[in-house]
Amino acid sequence: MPRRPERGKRPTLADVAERAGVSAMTVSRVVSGNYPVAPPTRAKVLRAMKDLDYVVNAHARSLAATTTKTVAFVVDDVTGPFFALIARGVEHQASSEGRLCLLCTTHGDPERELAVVELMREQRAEAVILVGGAWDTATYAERTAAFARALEKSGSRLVLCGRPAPEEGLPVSTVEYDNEGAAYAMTSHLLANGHRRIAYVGRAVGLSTTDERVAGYRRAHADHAVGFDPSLVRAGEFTRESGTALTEALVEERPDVTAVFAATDMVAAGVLAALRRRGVRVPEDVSVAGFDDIPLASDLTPALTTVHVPHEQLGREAVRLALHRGPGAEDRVMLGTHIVIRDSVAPPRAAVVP
Amino acid sequence: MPRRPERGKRPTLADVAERAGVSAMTVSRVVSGNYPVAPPTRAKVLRAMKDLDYVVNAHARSLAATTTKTVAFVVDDVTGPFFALIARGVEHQASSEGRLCLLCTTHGDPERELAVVELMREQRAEAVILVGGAWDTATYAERTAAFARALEKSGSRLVLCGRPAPEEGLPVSTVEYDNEGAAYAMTSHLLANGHRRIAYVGRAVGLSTTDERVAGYRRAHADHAVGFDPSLVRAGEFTRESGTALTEALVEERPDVTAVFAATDMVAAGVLAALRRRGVRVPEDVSVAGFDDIPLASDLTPALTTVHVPHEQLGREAVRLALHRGPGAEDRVMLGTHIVIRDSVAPPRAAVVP
DNA sequence: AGCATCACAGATAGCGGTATCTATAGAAGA
DNA sequence: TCTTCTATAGATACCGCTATCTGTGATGCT
Repeated sequence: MPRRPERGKRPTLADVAERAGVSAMTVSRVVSGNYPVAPPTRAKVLRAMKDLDYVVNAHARSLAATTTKTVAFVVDDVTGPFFALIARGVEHQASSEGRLCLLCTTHGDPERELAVVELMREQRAEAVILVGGAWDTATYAERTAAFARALEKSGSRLVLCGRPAPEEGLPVSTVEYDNEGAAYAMTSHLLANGHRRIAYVGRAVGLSTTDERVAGYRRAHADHAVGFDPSLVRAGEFTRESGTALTEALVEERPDVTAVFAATDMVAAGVLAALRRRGVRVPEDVSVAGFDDIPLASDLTPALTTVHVPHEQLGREAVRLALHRGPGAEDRVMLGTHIVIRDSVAPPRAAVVP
Repeated sequence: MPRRPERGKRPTLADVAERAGVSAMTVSRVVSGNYPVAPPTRAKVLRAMKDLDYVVNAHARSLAATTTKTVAFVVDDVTGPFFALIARGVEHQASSEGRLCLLCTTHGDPERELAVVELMREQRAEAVILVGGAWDTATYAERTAAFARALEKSGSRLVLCGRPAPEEGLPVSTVEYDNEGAAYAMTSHLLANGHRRIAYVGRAVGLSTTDERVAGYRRAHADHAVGFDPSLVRAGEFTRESGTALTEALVEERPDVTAVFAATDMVAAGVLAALRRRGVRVPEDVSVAGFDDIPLASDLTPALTTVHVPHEQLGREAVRLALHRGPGAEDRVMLGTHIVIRDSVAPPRAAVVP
């Protein structure tokens, strides 16, 4: 009695082989197409495959061939436009390189990140892309380094996207953009407009990205010979709500502030909402600048002056770096940013523009 | 000479077993924890695992155990807030059920969707979740049906999220929300405000979701004894740009329109931008309503009156339905929507509110 | 003491592919 | 004509894990 795939079971190479009257090996060759098979034989096999609706078993294949054609990427939250844009870049590049995407979220929880990277190791992903800022703690840096080494040992590759490598000589690829420079440029823009009391709002303490941004903010102040006032740096989250709350407090405590540099566009949206609620006009009374240039930025009222970050390219580069490695291949890319001037920044009312 | 994992190769069960001085089977039992192992033995094994930094091979496991612990979801574009929110729901539920997420995008291309579903079949995903509206063509319906049957045959499950099942008796689960009812409610709201010439903007021709929405729009007109004017339904894409372009044309051709019902909030953002550019005030001159209630909606100026769609729940239900199937388990869920009234709708200037 | 019962650990056989070697025709060359 | 290729297909041995069966001391019971 001919062996036929029972219901609920998928046909295997052997099933196809039997139906086509050839060996399993021949079918395998037709499927992967990396070995000459005589046209008539190939036709028979293709026919049998179609008849049985055969699909290869990716797990069996990666077990035998030790290559998974899979890249994993780990983000805080898919919902954030920042991550979504990078995700799009990753997905694009991955699929154009014939890879599948594994998606995991950490909700900003370092513990979950640990679990998730472990999961990716189980999956033998070719690359694991960690997106977003890193926590500036020694243990976190140590753990990232451990990830990198563990993945390397497994023949996989860690890619840090939008965060710096924790130490030199680690087997990681990094794709970054110039946070410090961007923050410097935007702060300079505000200073050049005559602002002297500029609040930086939405700083998540101890996150690499913001630390760099604050550094740029400070350097700009120094270069313009404006004293740095620590009380103008307001810690919070990267959310709209945080922007609102921080702004409420800021307006209350520091009515002398004439400009707000929000850590992200999302925070800026919250800032604008809070100011509007309080009857503060933007940019007449207070200027507001953002960071990211997410699609929403130009839809805010007033349209947001912000820093453009090439998110999608960030994602694409991450995959490219991970997949094309070899002698002479780069393993570190720094992408440029630039400020986008819209309508939310203007000189302060009583400004003495230099 | 003791067999040790060579560099570049990951340790296997056998390596751990050898180091712990037990059999591979015992190690397997410790790892999966579904069989009693004497505490001292377990300790030895755990020690060896830690020493070697052992990680199971998910592919080998799913090959042997014939269960992949993976759900796949297929969206048009991760960047769209609509999809991102659903994705979040999917990811949440999946990870809380111990499943991994495979992400694929189709860019609205039915051909790519075909390829992608094939890929998911190769991966033996436990469930494949198709997100977003379906094309209303016979061949598309036929193909969806084919997907459903093929996946069912492989012991997997197709879940349609936000689109109806193409035919009865198909092995699919569906999670929908009431497009027709929501559009009816919103149109009624506009009509009740006194609007009589309401444009529906951003209709992608032949997409199930919009067809349903247009149906609700028409039913509301009928119930309010207002004639349906086909020239007020403007076809386009679900993008901000499309909203802008369609509005430009609309204002030009139909200056008598007093309200615009945008197909999505994203389109509404474009509509608002176009109206603002033309100096048309919202809601004083023209009212605008959206659909989706994405986070951006409340940040628009004026804050957008829109239909709230429970995206995240949609995603969660999709996973739940796919994973918990059995006698008596539901395989179809319809989630409710409701309109969210903000500031973008008001009676028309010369309105005679009934 | 004598035997059934446990609780645990090992042996074995695949899961569904691919790498690699071997076998067998027919074509080509001497 | 006989050997040597070359093109094609088959056989075999894993990849790393789990299901399932078998073995064996220690325990409980009469």
